[in-house]
Amino acid sequence: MTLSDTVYERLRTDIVQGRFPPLQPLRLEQLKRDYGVGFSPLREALNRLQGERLVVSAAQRGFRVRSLSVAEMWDAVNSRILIEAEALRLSIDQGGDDWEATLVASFHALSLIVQRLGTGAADGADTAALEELERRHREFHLALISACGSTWLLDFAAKLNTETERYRVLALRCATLRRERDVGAEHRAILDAALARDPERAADLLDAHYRETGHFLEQVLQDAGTAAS
Amino acid sequence: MTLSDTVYERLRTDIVQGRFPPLQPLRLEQLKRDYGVGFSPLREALNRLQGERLVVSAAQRGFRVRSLSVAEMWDAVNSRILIEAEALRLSIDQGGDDWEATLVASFHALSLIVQRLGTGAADGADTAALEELERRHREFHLALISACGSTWLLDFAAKLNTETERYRVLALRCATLRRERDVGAEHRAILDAALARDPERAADLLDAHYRETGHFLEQVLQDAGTAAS
DNA sequence: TAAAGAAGAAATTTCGAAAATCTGGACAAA
DNA sequence: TTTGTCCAGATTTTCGAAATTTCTTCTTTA
Repeated sequence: MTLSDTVYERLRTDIVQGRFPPLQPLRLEQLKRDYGVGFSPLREALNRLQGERLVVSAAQRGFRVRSLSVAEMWDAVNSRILIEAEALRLSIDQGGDDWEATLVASFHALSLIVQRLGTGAADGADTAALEELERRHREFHLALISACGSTWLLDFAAKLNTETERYRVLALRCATLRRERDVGAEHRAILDAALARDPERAADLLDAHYRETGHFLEQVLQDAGTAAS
Repeated sequence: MTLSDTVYERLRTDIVQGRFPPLQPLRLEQLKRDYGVGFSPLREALNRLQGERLVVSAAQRGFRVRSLSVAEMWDAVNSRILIEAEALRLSIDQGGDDWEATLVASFHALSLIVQRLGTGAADGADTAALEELERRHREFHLALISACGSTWLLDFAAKLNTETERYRVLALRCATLRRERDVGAEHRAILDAALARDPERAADLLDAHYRETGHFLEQVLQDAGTAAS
C-alpha cells in the first residue's frame, strides 16, 4: 500500500462524506498540511479521483469537488438501474451455490444492523454504526451482481454506487423526515427473486428499489434546498 | 494544456495502437527518455490511464499494459451494446434538429472516407487514412448517442470504445482475410432507423452491428493466434 | 542438488525546490 | 467611466535527487 493509495482513499471518503463542499477548490498546500504528504501522492490521488468523477480539473487551475444536483442524481440513478439490472440478470443466470451463499450471508449481515439501528440508539447519533450500515448495504448490492462475470459492469456499478452514495450521505445529513417505506422488505423481495432464479422479477424489483430511493433523495434535497433559502 | 495532458494522450494512443505489448511493464526511466518529461507528469498520466483500464498497477511494482483476450473482448462488446443501445433510444427520444444534422453530417464524412479507401490506395498502407477512418467511425457512433442526455452513459461508452479500439487495431494489424459483410450498409440502416425515430429498430441494428464486429474480431484473433503458434 | 540468505542492482515512490501560470488590484490611457 | 497593462502574490505544475522497496545474483548451508 503506497502513500498515494492511502491519500486516495482518505480523499475519497472525505469527498463522499461531504467534508469538502461541491465546487470548492482543493488547494494543494492545504491538503499537503492536512494529510501530511508531499505533492506527488496528492496529485496522483486527485488524478485517479478525476477518473471516478469525484473531482474535476482545469489546466493550471487545479482540482475542484464535482457538483451535486437533482438532475445529475437522476442521471446516476437511471444509469445504475440500467447496469445493475442487467448484471443481476447475468448473476442469476450464472451464479452458483457459492454466490447464493454470499448473497444470503450479506443480506443477513445487513438485516442484523438494520434491526440494531431500528431498536437501538437514537438515529443520526452513532456515525460509526451508520457507516457500517452503508458498508453492509453496499456489500449486499455488490453480492447481488457479483456473479455477472463482467468486469466492466462491476466497474461501472462501483463508480455509480459511490456517486449515489454522495447523495445518500447528504440526505442523511439534512433529513428531518424519516423514511416511510420499508427498505428491508424491498431487499428481501429482491433476495427472494434472486434465489428463485427469476431474472425479470428480480431486475424489476431492483429497478423499483433504486427508483424509489431516487424519489426519496429528490424530496429530501428539495426540502433541504427550500429550507436553506 | 499541461504536460500531463500531453503525455496522457500520447501514452493513450501508444497503448491503443499496440506499441507496448500487453502485460509489458512500463518502465518510468524509459518513458522519461522517450517522452522527454519528468516523473510527475508521467505518473499522473498513468494514474489516469488506470481509471480507463488501459493500464494496471501493483503497489511498488509500477504499471503494466492491461491484457487482451477474447473473453475480455466479449465483455467489452456486450457491455457496449447494453449502454449504447439504451443511449441510442434516449437520443432518438430526446434529440432535436441539431442532433439529426450532426448525425447526417458525421455519417456523410464517414461514407466519404470509406469510399476513398475502398477505391483508392492499397489497404493497410496508408496509416494516416486509416486513423482518419477510425476517427470518423468513432465520431459517427458518438453522434448517434450524443443526445441521450446522460453524462454517465456517454462516459462509459467512451471508455468501452477505446477498449474495443484496441482489438480493432490488433485485427487490422494481423488480418489477412478481408471483411465480408458491408459495414457501410449497417451504418446506413442504423442512421435510417434513427432518423425515422424508431428506437427499438435502431437499438436492434446497433446491437447486431456490434455483435457482428465482435464475431469478426474473434475470428481474426483466433486465426492470428493459431498462425502464430 | 535444493533451499535459504545476503549483497548489489534496478525500479518505484516520495519529497521539496524551482519554474510556469493564474488572479486580482493598482495605475495609466482613451 | 471604461478599457487595457503591468506587477505582486498565490497556486499549480514540473523536475531531479533522495528514500524506499523489489528484483537479481551469488554464496552458503544442509
